[in-house]
Amino acid sequence: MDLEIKFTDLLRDRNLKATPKRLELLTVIANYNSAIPYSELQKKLKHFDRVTLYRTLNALLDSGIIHKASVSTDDTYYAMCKEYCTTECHNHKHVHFKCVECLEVSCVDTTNTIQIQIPNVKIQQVDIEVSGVCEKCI
Amino acid sequence: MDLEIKFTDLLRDRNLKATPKRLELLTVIANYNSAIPYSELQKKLKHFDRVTLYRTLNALLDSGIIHKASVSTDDTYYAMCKEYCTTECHNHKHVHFKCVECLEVSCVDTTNTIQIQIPNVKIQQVDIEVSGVCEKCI
DNA sequence: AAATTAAACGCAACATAGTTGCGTTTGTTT
DNA sequence: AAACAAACGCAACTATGTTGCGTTTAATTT
Repeated sequence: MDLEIKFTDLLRDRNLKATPKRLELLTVIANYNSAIPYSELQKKLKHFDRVTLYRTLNALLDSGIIHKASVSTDDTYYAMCKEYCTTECHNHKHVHFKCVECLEVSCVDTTNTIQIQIPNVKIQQVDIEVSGVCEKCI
Repeated sequence: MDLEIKFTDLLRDRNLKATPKRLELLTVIANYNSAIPYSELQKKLKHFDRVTLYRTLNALLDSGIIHKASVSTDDTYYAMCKEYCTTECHNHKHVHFKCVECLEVSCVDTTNTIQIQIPNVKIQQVDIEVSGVCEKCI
């Protein structure tokens, strides 16, 4: 299926206008093989106004089309959400992994659900950020 | 045991001078009942130069006296390390929990070790950030 | 106890990140 | 084709974090 048409539908579903900039941003994120760092988005989208890039990212974040993978503090990483994410509920059954060698960040689906319990606390969300050395860099 | 003396020893152990500012910063962090947000440090230490606050925090982070608890993206939180942390090895067997109601961030020791495995990957560090509602706010 | 020295500090300046207001442009609807 | 709300670009602003450098101070040595 044509990505442009798919993204157009995706945006309109969430009551967002399917503008050329949004389609371009989504294409860049989707075509990147892992979670894309903000600095990379800046490089690839130099013709975007700074403010436009921020506002576009925030619009996509708010509507559950993309999500942040904030592994470590240096850069912010963005990746596409799965199909079942909505504005209200992000449902990511995965952890974020960052390779300390190539600095690549990827979303790893977890097969067996990770169970975390804290006494007397109602847990709503669990973010797991893993770092180490990836297959290619070992 | 007197905190001042304890902190003086702690700093000298790590080859850091036990200056009044460092002792004051450590006292503020240690006396806070949970992980203290950066904005709170600024408020309590208005007489610190901005640069001094950053450099002092970084010195303490580098030497493993305090650690960051970067739950969510709004503020950065700092907390004392356990005794067994060194410059080389931070050994935190705990998760960071943030209450979405009172915004308090605390370090929760985990009794049973959390096992995470990713195929073909050498895992070095796992950071777990949990958010939800704490005992007081339920 | 005074001198020495390397670290710590304060200030100025800079770089980047992120936000807000407002006038203009554009996607979508009628 | 017209109308309208959303999206965009620009300017300006705030917050965050860093670097260089001259001055001060903690720790060491004499």
